[in-house]
Amino acid sequence: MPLPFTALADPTRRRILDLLRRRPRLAGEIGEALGLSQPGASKHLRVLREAGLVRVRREAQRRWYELDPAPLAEMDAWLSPYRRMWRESLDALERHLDEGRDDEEEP
Amino acid sequence: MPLPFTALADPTRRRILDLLRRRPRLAGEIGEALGLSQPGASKHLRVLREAGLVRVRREAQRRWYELDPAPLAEMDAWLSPYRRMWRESLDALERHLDEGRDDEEEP
DNA sequence: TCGTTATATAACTATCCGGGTATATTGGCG
DNA sequence: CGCCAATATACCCGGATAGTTATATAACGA
Repeated sequence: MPLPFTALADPTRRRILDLLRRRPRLAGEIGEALGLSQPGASKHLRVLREAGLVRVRREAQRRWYELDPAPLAEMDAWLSPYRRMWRESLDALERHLDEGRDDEEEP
Repeated sequence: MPLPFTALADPTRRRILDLLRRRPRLAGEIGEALGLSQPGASKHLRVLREAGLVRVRREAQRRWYELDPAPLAEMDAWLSPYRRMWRESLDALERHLDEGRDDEEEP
């Protein structure tokens, strides 16, 4: 039962989650979107499943994979004490650049 | 040049960062605190260094390691679109629990 | 200079991991 | 029942990786 940190160490699995963020998808659809072999996709999905990051819904032979973001809260909790720190650095940098700009986020 | 995700996949390296969050530490001090062999600690510190997560300050034979939280912002940025999602789930759960506790009007 | 301290690197090993091919499983359809 | 579609699993391989022991580097102190 790997923790989210280890499951998300692989960039392909992060891309899978990014795909599922929009809507549930079929296993084959995911593999195709990322240019994976069929067993390759299946194995990555298994890791995400065992990490609790995705749920599966069966429909005949098909498998609908959908995101479960709950385990990401663990990463976020680990990260939270640091967040204050880099914000401080960034604020200092911004002050130093004496140029007021708003940051960009949320694609 | 491993990204923070891969550097932090290892729990020992997360513990190292947690140690450095309080204050800079000597390499030997870190290894001792975590029960690592001396080369073991040194190699983990190298990975964190190459990921940009720690900086080193030389003082004679000693090496003071200090945290640089900047690369964690990358993880945080990846995480941010998901944060909204699990918050929604938790909020929904809370609402459900509140309704169940207070009165019974909506199943 | 010599020895000691603190840390890094080298070399070796066992293990894990991601990717690929081949095969098994399951369900729908004729 | 036989065939196809969708997915999972088994097995193999090459490369990364964590851990250990041995050695190198660098700086201090006597």
